[in-house]
Amino acid sequence: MKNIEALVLNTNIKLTSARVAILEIFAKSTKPLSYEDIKENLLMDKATFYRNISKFEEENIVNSFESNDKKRYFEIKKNAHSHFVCSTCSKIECLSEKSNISLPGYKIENVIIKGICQSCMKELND
Amino acid sequence: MKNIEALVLNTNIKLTSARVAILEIFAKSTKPLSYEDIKENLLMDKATFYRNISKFEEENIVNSFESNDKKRYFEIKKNAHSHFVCSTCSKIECLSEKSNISLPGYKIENVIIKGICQSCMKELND
DNA sequence: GCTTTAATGCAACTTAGTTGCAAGTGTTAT
DNA sequence: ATAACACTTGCAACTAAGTTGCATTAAAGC
Repeated sequence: MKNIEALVLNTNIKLTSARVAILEIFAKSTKPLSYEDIKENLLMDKATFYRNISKFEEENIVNSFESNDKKRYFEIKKNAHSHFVCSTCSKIECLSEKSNISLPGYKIENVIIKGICQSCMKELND
Repeated sequence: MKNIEALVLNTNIKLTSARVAILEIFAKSTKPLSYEDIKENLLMDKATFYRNISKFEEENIVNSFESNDKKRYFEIKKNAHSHFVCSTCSKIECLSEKSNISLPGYKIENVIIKGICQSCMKELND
């Protein structure tokens, strides 16, 4: 998997088969995923998953944040984008729109917008 | 406490003494607080705290979000503002700057910016 | 091949938050 | 008053995502 190898270039990460399996799943996905989301597709123990995903975060190739459902969601860092988290249905959406927020002296890693998504808003108006 | 009573106007919330105690603490604070932050100042059981703070959220007088330390932080909704959460030290800061993000059809309740705060950035550059 | 270092699986653990239940408080109608 | 009803509280037991200790296994370097 050429693109997987590219991800770990210039990092201290050895490509074990467990790590390749994790990275392939996240490389394919268009949205952040939790351990729960993918555990059926993983042969490894959850400790292995969490230890490796933490390593990916340390090495700055993976991003994570908590959703509304108390679970941690992960994604491979590529083009920076914001996330919308629905406080009603806990669904996560990636937003293409960029925010104008700038904070001198800070490093901004992720922008998470919490609120009520379109489909939950519709249901509220019934 | 006149201002506490004002908070629960037009809600279904009865002002028990536990609820007044919680709301007074949050009304005084200038930043979001977790249960851990204030438990020494609370005479009630944690179940009572969490049940009441959930009620406040349902009735839309309190806002909450997860920080980096796995704890839930609460604040009284007043002037809408964004939050910065440091992924290194887990500190939370309220931001006065407004974001320009607009999402038609969505309801935006809170904007959380994750990243590295000023003082952690300084330490990194040593 | 041997040594060293890191990765893995398993089970036990941690901990913020939740739930069931019995007892307490309060409010309204009669 | 008091009976009836609804809501609130404290306590203890529970839940579940994520973590840790440890013995085993795999991999890289020489």
